[in-house]
This record gives sequence, C-alpha cells and structure tokens, in this order.
Amino acid sequence: MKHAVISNNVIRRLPRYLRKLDELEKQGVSRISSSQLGEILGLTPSQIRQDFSCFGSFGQQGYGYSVTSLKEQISQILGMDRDTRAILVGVGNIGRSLIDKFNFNDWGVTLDAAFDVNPALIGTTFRGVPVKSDKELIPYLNENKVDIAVLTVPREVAKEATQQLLDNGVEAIWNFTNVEIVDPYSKAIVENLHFSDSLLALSYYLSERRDREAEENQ
Amino acid sequence: MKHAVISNNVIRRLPRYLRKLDELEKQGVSRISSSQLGEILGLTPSQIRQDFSCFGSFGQQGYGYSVTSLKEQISQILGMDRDTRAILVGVGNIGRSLIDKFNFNDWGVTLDAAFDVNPALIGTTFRGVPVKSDKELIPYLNENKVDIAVLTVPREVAKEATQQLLDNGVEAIWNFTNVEIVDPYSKAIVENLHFSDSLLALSYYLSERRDREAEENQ
DNA sequence: TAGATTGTTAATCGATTAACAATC
DNA sequence: TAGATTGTTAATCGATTAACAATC
Repeated sequence: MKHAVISNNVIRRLPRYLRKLDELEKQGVSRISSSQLGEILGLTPSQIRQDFSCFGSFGQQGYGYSVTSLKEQISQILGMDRDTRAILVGVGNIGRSLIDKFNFNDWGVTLDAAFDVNPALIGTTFRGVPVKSDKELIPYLNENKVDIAVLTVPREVAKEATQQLLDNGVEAIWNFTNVEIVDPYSKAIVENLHFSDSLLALSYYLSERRDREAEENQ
Repeated sequence: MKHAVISNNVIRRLPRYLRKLDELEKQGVSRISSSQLGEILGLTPSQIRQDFSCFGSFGQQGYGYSVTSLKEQISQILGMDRDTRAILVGVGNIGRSLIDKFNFNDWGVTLDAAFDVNPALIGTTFRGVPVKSDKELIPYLNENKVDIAVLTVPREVAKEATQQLLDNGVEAIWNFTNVEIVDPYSKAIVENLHFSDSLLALSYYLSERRDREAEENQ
C-alpha cells in the first residue's frame, strides 16, 4: 500500500548504511544514534532520519537504533532476503573474476550459471557455477527463473546479447560493458557499472585540484 | 580564475555526454542540438545547456553544437589531455582484468606499473605493464610521479595499502575493494567502485517492481 | 531576412537541513 | 523524572526546468 516513490539518492545511500552497520556490528557495537552514524558517514543526522522514515520507524526515542535490527531492516528493503537468481553472460576476464571473487550470496543473489562462446570453457565449472554454451542461453531462460543477467561480454556483442536477454524475459541487467544499454521496450531495469565514467570523474576532480593549486602558487 | 564549484551531478553526466558524442561521431554525425542530445539521453535540453554553460560557451545559436569540438571540450574538462600516471596495487583477478582489458590510455591515463606480493607474478609483464614486488612500492612512489593508485588488493589489506599510498604522496585512489576507504588526512580524492552497492540498488528496484506487480494482481 | 537554437536569467521543483513535539 | 533521541513538519537550499532575448 505504501506507494510513495523513493528518490534515487536515498536508494544509493542505503548500501552505504548497510556496509557501515555491518562493520559496526562486527566491532561489537549494538546501538547507534543518527548523530553518531552521521558523524561516521559525513551526513547530517536529519538526512539519515529522513531516509529511514521513507520506509518506517526503526528507532526508539531517547535511545537510537539497534545496529542489528537496523541492518536487517535495510537488508530487507534492498531485497536481500528474496530468492534472486542470476546468470552471467560472458566469461572473460571480468566475468571470471566476478564468479571467482564476488560473493553474490552475501547480497542475497544466487549465481546459477554462466554462458560463453569459448569451447574451452564450456562444460567447466568455476566455484560451483557451470559454464554453458551460448546456444543454451535461450532454452535456459525459457526453463528457469532468471531475475538478473550479469552482462560481461565484449562490447561488440553487448547489443545482441542484451536483445536476446530482454526478448526472453530477463527484467534486470547488471551491465559491465562500457556500452550504453538501450532497452527497446523500456521496461528493463538496467544498472550500469561504467568503469570509465568512474575514472573520468576521478580524473576531473584531480585536474580541478591541480588547476587550483597552480593558481594558488602564482 | 573561474572558481565556481561544479556540482557532482554535473560531473557525473559529463562522461555520459562524452560516450554518446563519441558514438555519434563514429556514426558520422557532425552536428547536434541540445534537444536532440536530450532526446537520446533522456535529459531536458535545458539541463544540457545548463551543464555546458558551467564551463563556457561551446555552441552556436541557430546551429547547435559541433559533435567533434564538443567532444574535445568535454575531454579537456575531464582532464583527459593531461599526463596522468597511474599504478595498480594488487594483481588478483580484478586487477589482472583491468590491466588486460581496460584501456587506460583511452581515458588519458597511463598505467606504468603494478604491484603484488605473489612471487610468481613479480617480474612478469602484462600488456607492457611490469609487475613489481610490494616491497618496491614505497621506493617507486618516491621516485616517480604517481597521480592515481588503482586499489585492487584483497579487502583484508585495503586499509594498510591505503595508508602506504597516502603516506607517500598519492593524491587519488580508484578503489575497487568493497571497503570504505578512510583518509586520515582528509585530503585524498577517493573514487569508489563498490560493486555490491550497485548490485543492491539493482536488487532494490527489482524487488520494488515485484511488490508493485504483486499488488496489481490482487 | 526568417528560422533555429544557444546562453542565461527567472521560476519551479525536489532534496536537504532545521526545529520541535512526542516519547522512550 | 530528566535527558536523549526519534519521527515528522516546516524552512532553506540547490538543482532542474521554463522562458526568452541575443544572435548565428
């Protein structure tokens, strides 16, 4: 029934809260106030309380928040307690490192299978994830629940792969290709991880600082 | 002299403009108006003109923008024409895939060296990038210009590595560890690429949609 | 010249911050 | 109870959008 649309800014802060709460929990901290959390994260207490209040009342007046229960609430808001199934398309370098090192399970996501064109990879298994032929992709999509497709193919085939995924019922794409994904049906959820965008932002802030320093030294 | 601070939102849009302009240029498009660009990117023409006007006047009344020259202007704003030198710390899966597949040069950054603790890797070279011992890191930092450190070490050693880098003059860190980097001197520029934050945001939007659909089907 | 589109100023909208009553 | 801190409403601030004169 609560149908208010939550702003993207709020959503992007939730994982940060979660990360810090997890850290605090591991350090044995059991209770925290919005002021303390704000201090740690560089946010105002108001903003933190405002953020939480989008989803309910998780604290207690005069006391603050229980670290553990706040963490659980946020996990749930983010959908971590759902049975989310993922596949990975493109077992290149980055795909491989995601299979090997990224703990999908820690975030409530199960990586069920990977797909590639390379015969040397097909039939192998990394960390329990079987690598299947790209020819099996469409049949697989038709026979299994797939919530998220992790897109780690070379940029040349990104468009084609996206088309296949969307045409066969995938609703969400986690995009690691440096290509702007266009969903012709505008109904997919696309989350981009453009490394280059991130590096360019860093580059901007660095050169802006250099300019400022150069001016000051005149 | 132009000392106005540009909002982060604007900075984050610049790489998107750049990507699209590059694409348009490759397609042979030589001229574009703010309305056309807005149409393509899902932004208002006003916003686009407002964004550009933070940095100067790049267009021409009645005509629009030259794709090539606009692209050049943005590249320059982002610092791509500077001699930015980087090193990579931690040649694991993700570090390796960055060396092998990410074209630092395309973004105006030169990756000069990588560092690792693994004796099997030390002395090898990937794509022209030599892998050096972690013991050589500090001497290297003292003898060479290093603008950006790409941090791809395991999370357990992230803090320690950060400390070394900051203590030896590195001003910018591109952080791939899923650890909140804390700069004790609060002067470093830190750009985080938290994969998990991105996945969790995706997870939120997915479960929010599922909830909405479930309600509608009642 | 007429039409198109910029650059910029003003108006609106939304997000953050401040304030405070409620209450643990 | 007194002190602390939430949840929420109101005030402020900043970002986006609209409007339009300037001009190519």
